[in-house]
Order: sequence, then structure tokens, then C-alpha cells
Amino acid sequence: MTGHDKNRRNPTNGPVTLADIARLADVSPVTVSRAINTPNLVKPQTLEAIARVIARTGYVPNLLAGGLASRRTRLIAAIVPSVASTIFAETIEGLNAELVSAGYQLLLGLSGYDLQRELELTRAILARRPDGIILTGISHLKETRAMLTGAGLPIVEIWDSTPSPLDTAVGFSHLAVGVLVAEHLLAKGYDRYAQIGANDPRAVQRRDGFVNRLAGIAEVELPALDMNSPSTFSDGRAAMAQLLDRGHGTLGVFCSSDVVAHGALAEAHFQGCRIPEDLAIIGFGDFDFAPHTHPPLTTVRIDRRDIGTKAAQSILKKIAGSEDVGAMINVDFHIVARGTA
Amino acid sequence: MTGHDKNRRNPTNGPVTLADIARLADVSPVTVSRAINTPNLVKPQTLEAIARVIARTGYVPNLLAGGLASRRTRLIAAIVPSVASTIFAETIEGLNAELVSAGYQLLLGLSGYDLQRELELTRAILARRPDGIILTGISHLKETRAMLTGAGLPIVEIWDSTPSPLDTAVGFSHLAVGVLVAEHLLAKGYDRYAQIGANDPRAVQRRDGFVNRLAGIAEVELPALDMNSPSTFSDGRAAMAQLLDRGHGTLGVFCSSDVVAHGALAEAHFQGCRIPEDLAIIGFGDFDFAPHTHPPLTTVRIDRRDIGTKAAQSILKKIAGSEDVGAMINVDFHIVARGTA
DNA sequence: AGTTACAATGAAAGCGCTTCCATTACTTTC
DNA sequence: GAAAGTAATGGAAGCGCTTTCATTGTAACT
Repeated sequence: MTGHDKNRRNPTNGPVTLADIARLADVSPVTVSRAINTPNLVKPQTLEAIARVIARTGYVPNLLAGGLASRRTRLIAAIVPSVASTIFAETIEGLNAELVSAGYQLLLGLSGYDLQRELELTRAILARRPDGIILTGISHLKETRAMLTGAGLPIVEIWDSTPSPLDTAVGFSHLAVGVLVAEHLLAKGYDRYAQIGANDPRAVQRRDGFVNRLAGIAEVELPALDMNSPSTFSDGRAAMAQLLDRGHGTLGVFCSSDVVAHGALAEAHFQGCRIPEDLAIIGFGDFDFAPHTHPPLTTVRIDRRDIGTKAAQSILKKIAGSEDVGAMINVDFHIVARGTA
Repeated sequence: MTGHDKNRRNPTNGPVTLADIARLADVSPVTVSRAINTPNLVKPQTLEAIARVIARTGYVPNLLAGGLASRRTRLIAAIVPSVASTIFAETIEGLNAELVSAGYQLLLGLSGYDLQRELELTRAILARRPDGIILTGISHLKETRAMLTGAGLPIVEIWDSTPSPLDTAVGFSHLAVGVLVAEHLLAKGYDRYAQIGANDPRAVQRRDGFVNRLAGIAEVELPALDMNSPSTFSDGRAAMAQLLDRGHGTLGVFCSSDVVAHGALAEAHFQGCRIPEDLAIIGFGDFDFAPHTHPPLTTVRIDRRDIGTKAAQSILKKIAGSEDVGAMINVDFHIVARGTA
């Protein structure tokens, strides 16, 4: 166990290398490499001897060296806007679970809903030569696109739908969500319609779908608040106050997330509205608390975790060389009708 | 722009290398390396020429090669139980923000509150030779400890307090939280005391502090539910139903998280309890919704994001070679007295 | 004018792996 | 019993960088 310094530049606390293992096990480095990566090519007896030495020395292979040599890093990068929002957190959990079980690791980037930051992250990530990359949304800077396509690795865009993804997309049409919600409210019939929401690209799509479906039927009111994404309980509450202040008549409201809807609901409650007779609220996301508000929140349900799972599966297939992954993988959504609409 | 195949084993779509840049800019590879890493050592004019070539070719440095050669990866790994819980999500956001601004990247591992998984993750992470590692909590398998200390890199343990961390810890005493909550409830005086909670090590510590403080004063009731960590709204609701079912007299309850508290509150409301006269509830975490429940939730506030920020700062200092980071960095907590206690 | 410093650059070696191409020792097969 | 596998192993080269140690030219001092 003596640390015989060779001509090492940096004689740190013995970083055991594959060569060390080879020497101790009295085999060549190649054999050790095979013992680790393709054990079926090595005689069981040799394998065991090597395993013993590895255990004894506490050898941890250097994946930087391995990746450099093999051009495969077993790293998958994902860029999401934020992890503090339930929305993406669960997608990441799904993604991670699937990747880990396939022996991959997740490199996470948080873009903060900022395309410029997404570009910088992409560059930083590509420098680590991941085997694949997952992006949130389908709108990217053209530099990002160029860099990505130039890198020639599998790409999966998530949480949105498009006929022409960079490579493959896993998600759904936010426009269609907006339309569906409009129709749900329309079926009940209200005097006024409104949308409260954040301004991230996907929330905007949902709003557009909502507004378009109601075009010619009603002017959708859009309370003006400087909401950033993601928007909060307080945003929802303030927006609802504004709406109730501004007029009368029954009101159907589509919120960009359950959190916002929760805030809106609280304000409505506070002002004594009858729900859903006078005021209907539909959220988005079906968060944990949605069944437990008063009344329970009607919302749009998406399997957030499933997006992660499917994205991981798609990218793993692509890495394995499969050509038939398809351009667009759709994920279901539907309205969960509870008490608020 | 022709792809002149050299004797490349893998003639993929032109991965531009530093050597390519050097050739095109008519300088040696070392100079390009310096232009990227230590630009102040390069003549402005040369710098510019190199920058032009880099921009034109879309060169992205290979950090695997760089890391292998320099033994610095600019990677920091963090292992947290989950990212789906608000608790850790915000810590990660803080961590990430701080790391990114220092030019580091975050490699995330999710342990799912499982120490065995933590061990495997640690091994997988160490294989990527991060410059530092952040772990959640202070209880680890002894193999994990051995591997970690053997790796000889800066370590920061977060979300807990200990006099003897592996290296440095950033957090607070969960035991003290439990004591504080007990005293808060004690001051108001209730007939019965209970705790509803998850079974992760930190929640258990909080419970122990709570129970210990009340020892000799009251027997703390612990509704038996098979709650995993993290526990949910429904868990809280069910536990509260059990408590209310089981006896009478005024009741002071400490919940292991605001989510659980929210569920408990909902049930209490449903059963028509007067809050906080007959029934007091204290949560943990001061989540977004806490000020907006009915009545607003009294809870324990911790700056979750700050834990991430401080952890990042500590590890960066250590990487920079600072010795005076200290073993324990404490983060404040306090009770936010709202309507439920 | 001669020494000394510093700024700017390069040559060579090597980080720790994996890949390709042998090589050796056995089994099969006809 | 020779030809043709197949299983198990090793040698050498190289992945794309950074590091150390020179080397050059030019500015700064006596």
C-alpha cells in the first residue's frame, strides 16, 4: 500500500488508475478495461482477481478519460426553465429515473425561461460531450439551433408539440389545451371570459388557443399584471381582484397554472363569489393540492412525469441507433372536472 | 469547409479540435489553449485572430480532454433526495445560480431518501471527477464516507447540523426546530400534543426535539401511517382524521412539512374545529401557499435558497484553496406566527 | 553597450482510458 | 491430422486537451 511516486507531476493522494489495477492483478490494462466494460469477454477467474484488486484499492474509473477515448460519456444533459416549479420537477424525476436505470447520468441546466441563457448553457453542456440533450420547448435562438444540429447528437424537445422538431419532440399542443378549456367553459356559458397567466411561450400558446376559440363569441379579458414566469399565488389573487373590480356578470377564467388558479380562487372566495355558478376557474397542471381546494379545482391534467420518462426512452433509443423514434411523441392531456368549473 | 478525413478512426461530422483552430489561425495549439483559458497571456491581436477562427468554425472545446489534462473539471456534483419537493428544489436553484456565475456546472443526483442509492450515486459521480461534491444530510453509509474522504475533494453537507461534518456542513439543527415548536405550542397551552410526519432523518430529528421538549409534560401522539418521504396532503389529512377521531380536548400539532400541515388543516376545517382555539397546527418550510390557507398557516421558515447559495460559496472557497471555511455554517430558522397557532 | 526582465509563443510529454489489430492456446470440424 | 474456428489476452496508438520547460524578441535598466 506504499505510494511509490513515479514521475507524476501532481503527486496527490493516490488516484488509483486502471494501470495500477492491471499491475496489481498481473494482467494488461486492456484486460482490466474489458473486465469493467465487457466482462463477458474475460475469463471468470481473471475477472475475479481483478474485482478483488479493485475492491481492495477502492479504484474508481475515470470517466473523463474513458469518455475521451470512447467518445461516449453516458451523460445526458437536460435544460429546463426551472426546477422550483412542480411542473418541471416531476419531469426531471421521471427523466432521471429512466436514465439512471440505463446507466446514464443527468447533467442539469436551468435556463430561467431565458433563451440567451439557454444558448450559453447549450455551449457549456456541449463542451462536456453528452450522448444526448433534452431541451424544454421548441423555441430556441438560431445560434442554439445551429450549435445543436452541428453537434450531431440526439436531441429531444419536451413540453411542446411541433410538426418540425430539431430531432424528436415529446409533448402536447398548448394551443389545443386552450381550445379545450374554452369549449369546456363555453358549454356552461358565462357572460365574461378571462385568462390569467404567465408569459412564457407555452402559457402564451394556451392563452392563444383560448382566445382564438372564443373569437367572435366573447372578448377575452386579460388582466394586465407584470407577471414573470412562473407566476405565483399572489399574481393570481391580484389578477382576480382586478377582474372582479372591473365589471359584473358571470365569469369564466382560465389560469396558466394551478398555483395562479389557487390564488384566483382565494380572492374569489374572499369576495364571496358563488363558484362555479357566478365564477368558474380552470387551472393547469393538476398539482397535488388541486383536489383539496374549496371547492376542488377543475384543471387540465398532464402526466408530467411521463414526459420525462418518454423523453428518456426516446433519447436512449436514438443513442442505441434506432431510426424509428418518430418526430413527434404526443402526451395526453384532459380536463379534470372538479368543483370550480 | 471540406471534411478532409485524416487517419481518424471515427470520421464523424467534423468535430473541430483545438489543433484545427491552431492550424487555421496559424499559431500553435498551446496558444489557442491560452487564448481560451488565460487570455491575458496572449497578445490582443493574436487573441482576435483566434477568436475569429473559433467563431467561424463553431468550435466547442472538449472539457473531457481539458479536465483529464488539468485535473479540474469545473463540475460540482450535488446529491439531493428529490427535486419534486419544494424544499430541495429551491436549494438547487440557489446552488446552481451561484455555481454558474462562477463558471461551474452542476451534476445532479437524486437519491430518493435512500442511502444505498446515495452510495451508488457517489461512485458514479466520483467517476466524473467533480471539483467538489454536495450531499444532503449528515448520515451516510460508511462505504460512502470512505469513498468520499478517499477522493480528497471538497465536500459540503447541507440541510443539517453537526459538530463533526465530513468536511463542511451548511444547515441548522432540526432538533432545535422541534424544541422551538414545542415551546411555541406550550406557551398557548393545549390538552393534547401530536406530531404528524414523514420518516426521513431530518423530519425524525424535528419530531425528536418536539417530543423531548414535551417529555414529562405530555405524551406526544404520533398517528401511525405508513408515510414515505416526502409525505403528502392526503397523508396529513388522514393523520388529522385519526387524531380527531381518537379523543377530545384541545390539540397542538406539529407537522413535518407545510404540505402535510395543509392536509391536516383541511381535515380540521372539514370537521369544524375552531382554529387555533381548539386546534393548533404548525407546519415546516413556509411554502408559497402558507400565507394563503384558511386561516393562514403558522410555520417554521428557513431560507431554502440560501442553503444552496451558502453551500456553493463554501465549496467554491474550498476549491480556491481557502482553509478558513469552517466546519459548520448555520442557517437561521424561525417561526412565522400566522393564524393556525 | 551589456545585462536583465518580461511578454509572447512553441515543442514535447502525458492525463487515463479505449480501440484496433495481433497473438496465443485450445477446440471443433471434415 | 490439417484447416478453421473461437476464447482470452496483449501491444501500440491515440482521444483532445494542459502542463512544464524552453526559446525568441523587445523593452528596461545601469
